[in-house]
Amino acid sequence: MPELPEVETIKNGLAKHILGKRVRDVSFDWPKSFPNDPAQVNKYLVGATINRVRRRAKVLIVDLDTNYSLVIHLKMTGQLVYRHHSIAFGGGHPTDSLVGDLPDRSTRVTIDFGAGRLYFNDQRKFGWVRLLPTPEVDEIDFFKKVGPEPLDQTLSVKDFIDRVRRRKGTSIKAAILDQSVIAGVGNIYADESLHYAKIHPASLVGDLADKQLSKLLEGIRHSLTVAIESGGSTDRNYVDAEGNRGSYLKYARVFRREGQPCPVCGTTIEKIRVAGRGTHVCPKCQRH
DNA sequence: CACTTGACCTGTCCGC
DNA sequence: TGCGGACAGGTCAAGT
Repeated sequence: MPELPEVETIKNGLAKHILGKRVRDVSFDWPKSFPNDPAQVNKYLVGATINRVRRRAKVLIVDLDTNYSLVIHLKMTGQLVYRHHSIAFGGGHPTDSLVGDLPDRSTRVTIDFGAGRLYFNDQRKFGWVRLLPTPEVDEIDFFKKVGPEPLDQTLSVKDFIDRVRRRKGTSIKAAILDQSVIAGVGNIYADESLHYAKIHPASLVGDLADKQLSKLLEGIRHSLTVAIESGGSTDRNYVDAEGNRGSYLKYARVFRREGQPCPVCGTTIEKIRVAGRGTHVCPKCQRH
């Protein structure tokens, strides 16, 4: 599920609801979703106050006043939904809502703030929450090798091109999905930005010109920016911290638009397989 | 090494 | 309807 724009949207919504609040209670029962020892959770999370909510790549970090942090990766189907206590039970949700009464069968962790609760839902159980000392957050394997933030203006075109070119022998789609090359791009925004740059996803990095890769960075930045402004993309089950869908797919160029006309040239968009992933492409704009 | 392919899970959709 | 298989927005470990 969530790529950079979705995690950014959740971060902003979460900050509104939980900053400054104190954790009253925590419940969790699937060890892979939250592997910490209950004693550690009781000591450093229960009773702690939320100091800050931040994002790095597709990962959320919630800093506590105990000098511990919650690190959260939503992977494919993770959701973080905050509910005020008054509407947590039978609060009346729109019938088309993706989230009904909580907790539900996919709830893996519940954090009770007294006035409301934060639910970590994860249908496929790939995601996880971990509690660790704040200074150790940057030391987890994922952060040690993750690449630069694409929306960081200090990332130069040259630096981006150099990083992509380390994956010379592979497809450009596999290269930008690699989190050590560039952070936060997943299947949706890879397809969107490759269409923007008129590059076929299966093109080998070694066959692309610098000018094309420069255009690709522009496409990544454009897609991610529009997506953040739209509250992210809801394809199957992504929702923001309030349980609402994102609307980016209304503006999508190719993602999930197989059989529909390309917005640039009108040619029918195709769905193919590249880098082991479903991939959407305009066969005319993005020649191989 | 660099790259590709399963595995981790549950749910849904599609064809027979 | 029922059943099998493919597929789903991410990342690792294991394989070539």
